[in-house]
Amino acid sequence: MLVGMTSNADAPETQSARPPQPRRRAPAGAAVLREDVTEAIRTAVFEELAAVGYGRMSIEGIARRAGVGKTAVYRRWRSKLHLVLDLVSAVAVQGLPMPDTGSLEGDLRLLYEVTSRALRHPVAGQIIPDLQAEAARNPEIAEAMQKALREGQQSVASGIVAAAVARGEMRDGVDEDLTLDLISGPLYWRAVVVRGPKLPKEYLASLARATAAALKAL
Amino acid sequence: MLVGMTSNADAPETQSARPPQPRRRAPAGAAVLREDVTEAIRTAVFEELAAVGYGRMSIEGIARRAGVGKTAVYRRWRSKLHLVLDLVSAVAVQGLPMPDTGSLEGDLRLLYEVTSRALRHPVAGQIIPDLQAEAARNPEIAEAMQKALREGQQSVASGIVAAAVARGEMRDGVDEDLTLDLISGPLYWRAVVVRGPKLPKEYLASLARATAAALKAL
Amino acid sequence: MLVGMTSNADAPETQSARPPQPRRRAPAGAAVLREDVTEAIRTAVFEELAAVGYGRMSIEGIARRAGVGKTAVYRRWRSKLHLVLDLVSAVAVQGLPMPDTGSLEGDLRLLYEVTSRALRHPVAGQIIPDLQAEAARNPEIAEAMQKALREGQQSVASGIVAAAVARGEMRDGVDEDLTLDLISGPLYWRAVVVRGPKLPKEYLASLARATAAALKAL
Amino acid sequence: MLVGMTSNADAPETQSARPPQPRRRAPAGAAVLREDVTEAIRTAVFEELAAVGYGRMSIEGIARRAGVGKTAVYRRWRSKLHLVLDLVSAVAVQGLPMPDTGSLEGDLRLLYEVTSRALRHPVAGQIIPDLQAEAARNPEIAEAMQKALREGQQSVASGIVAAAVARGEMRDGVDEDLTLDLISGPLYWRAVVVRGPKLPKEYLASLARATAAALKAL
DNA sequence: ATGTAAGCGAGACGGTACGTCACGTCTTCAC
DNA sequence: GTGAAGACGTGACGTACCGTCTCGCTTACAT
Repeated sequence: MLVGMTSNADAPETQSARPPQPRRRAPAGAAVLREDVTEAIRTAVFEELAAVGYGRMSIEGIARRAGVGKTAVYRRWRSKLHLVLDLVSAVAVQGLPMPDTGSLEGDLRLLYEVTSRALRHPVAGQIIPDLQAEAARNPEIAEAMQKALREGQQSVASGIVAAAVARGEMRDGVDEDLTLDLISGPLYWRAVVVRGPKLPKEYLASLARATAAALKAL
Repeated sequence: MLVGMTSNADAPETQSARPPQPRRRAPAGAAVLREDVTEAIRTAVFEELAAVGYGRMSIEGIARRAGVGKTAVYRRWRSKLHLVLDLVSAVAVQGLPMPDTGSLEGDLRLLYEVTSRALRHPVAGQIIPDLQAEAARNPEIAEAMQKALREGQQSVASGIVAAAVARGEMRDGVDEDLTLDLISGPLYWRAVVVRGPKLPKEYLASLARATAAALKAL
Repeated sequence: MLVGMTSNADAPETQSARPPQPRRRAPAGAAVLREDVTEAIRTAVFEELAAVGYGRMSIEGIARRAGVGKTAVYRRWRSKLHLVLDLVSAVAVQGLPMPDTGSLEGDLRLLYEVTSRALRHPVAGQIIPDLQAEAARNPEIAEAMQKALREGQQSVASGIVAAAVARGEMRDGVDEDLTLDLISGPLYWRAVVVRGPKLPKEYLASLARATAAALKAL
Repeated sequence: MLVGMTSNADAPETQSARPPQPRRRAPAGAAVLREDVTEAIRTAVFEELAAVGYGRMSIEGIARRAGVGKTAVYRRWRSKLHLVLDLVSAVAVQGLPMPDTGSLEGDLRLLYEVTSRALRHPVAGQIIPDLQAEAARNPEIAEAMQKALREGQQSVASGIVAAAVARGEMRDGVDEDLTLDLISGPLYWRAVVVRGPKLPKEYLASLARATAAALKAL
């Protein structure tokens, strides 16, 4: 979620989109959702998100932009929320590389580079707060967000911590949630909440150094 | 914003509400926006927020609940967003006490106690992501949010840093934005983004210790 | 209904339109349906009726043509049917002149002249079967149609019969419904059901003569 | 049309359904419209007509009720209208017996007995105005209706008139259309337009007497 | 007996319209 | 001249059918 909304958002291997509706009961000559239509909708959604944002985005608008009937959208997703969530999850989950530089600070530095690049993408910056706001209200969304978080950002951070412990850079047995908060919180706060214009040159390096110090102090 | 949505949300001295629209200084036999109507609307807004959340909340619903015409609302605020923003700012700005415990870690610990109590309030948890999502789109909102942030959370954090520098606990001349991100980020991430069930007993203490270490390492 | 959809369909004294919804409870400064909007809708309805007929006519189309929101239409009439029925009744009821030529045959002749002119109007020819078809299903419509019939065509026919009885041209005490069927049936059948191209010159005269003979034979 | 919708609506010899679309003379390994499917649709149409009426009846509903694909319906008829028209014509055309009582009045009396029984059938009462309303818009429908009329009701009436002329009861050379209008109009008006509750005992007899008088007066 | 063309059910497709809701603006009347 | 009431045009909601169009069967002719 936080990370990963990077390069291949449009890659065809996004095969994970919309698995909740299996389709295909195959008893007889069954009609099947056309993949080109699905793809047109997906594209239109990202364009609409960029253009008007989640809140102003309407199913009608998506269908119009995709050159598709509203029914084609409703046939695939139960609501605007499920639609966006499904698409975004598909993108977010395509994990990010586990860094392995030999030091905690180096690993963090690498993680931050990748993450900050991802968060700088305007669509990410727009959508994330929207989904988060929805999550505050809809438990189904909340859970999907958690899942995306855990499988993306958090799993990498966990790996970094485990490596640091193995190396002896960190104590063993510390509260894992706390370590993840220390790692992910500051950059998110800066990029999404404070939204400063752009990060100074030395920012990520200093952040990695400080965070490493924090983790070692646990 | 982040802090301060504490006790006296309903205190009558919230006279700062809606200062941007000056309106009617009683030039002559002039009619003036009636304060009782304004108050009824304010109350209705908080009730609606609690009942249906920001997204489902409608101006029509507020007016209905307040026993007031839609006009009365629109005469005072330009939109749902300004309305909520105004009310929330009024509440958020009522500063929080500047801690002074004699040590960086102690000051942070105190700040976190207050902040985490504020963020635990369900209305805060609901509204903050909503406003943030809007801010990502509407620069006017964004600025108001920044202002509330600066005058609330950030100013306190600044004070803590300044005291630490004066005490010799931190180097002078470090990137101030970075220090603020390190201070505010982790708790926000935990409380608003990850939304874990509740913080373990030792969490805040450990967080303060780690953050102090991070700041000293800058 | 059958008659009267003649000249002044657009006369302003059509004040009887939409009396079933009284409006005006006047408790305070109440908003009121704007007459210019109502008039625009009425005009649009007649235009749509002429253009696409009752069946293909849609509320959306009416609103579009009238330059009005759909709500404005729904605020006034519960359905397409009530809308058309209301408008048509208003027009139909503006009675037709009671003929008085001194003879049964002469009176019938005059009635037929007026009626056939009215039925020749293309909108009448289109709408009447539509409304009748609806009436076969919706008792509310059926009743309104009956009323329009009674107050229009039938009342004139009754008058003609009464005069003939007074003159001694007809027996007294005959089944009144039967007389009305004999008078109104043939021309309606011809104009609406059979829809022959146009009536031969002598048709109405012969019809009047034959019908007079039928009535006298009762 | 007007008459004949009597007993054997479901007789299997209604082979006349859909003759306008000749379809497949077996050029090669040809498939042929399955008669059992056709029959299932026919049955479903009558059921739907009874259940919801012509206006609310939908092709989808018919196919659903018949347990058949929409395609199967469209393969046989071009539209709801053609479907109903075809079915109804098939029923209507099964002529009615030519009466021959030896007198004009007697013949009319017999015709009216049969006709009024047919019109009393609720499905007839529902469908006829619907088709007529369509005919007012669609010339193809109009022609089919004319044809059904001519081959049903009108041909019988013509026969009655011819016999009366032969007998010397009527003048020769009168406008034939007028005689048909006089014969068919009143009962139709009464049964379909006015829709009075039910006919009084003496009604048909009186009607036949009066109509005979009218015809003789031509 | 086999090959093949067409009928079959299913249902996806782009559309249009439905009747409802809330939007933010505007107008009317009462206090 | 504020304030309630609410009508106004707008536009989206989610649903129902429209008539067209593939899909994979299955069927029954013509070879």
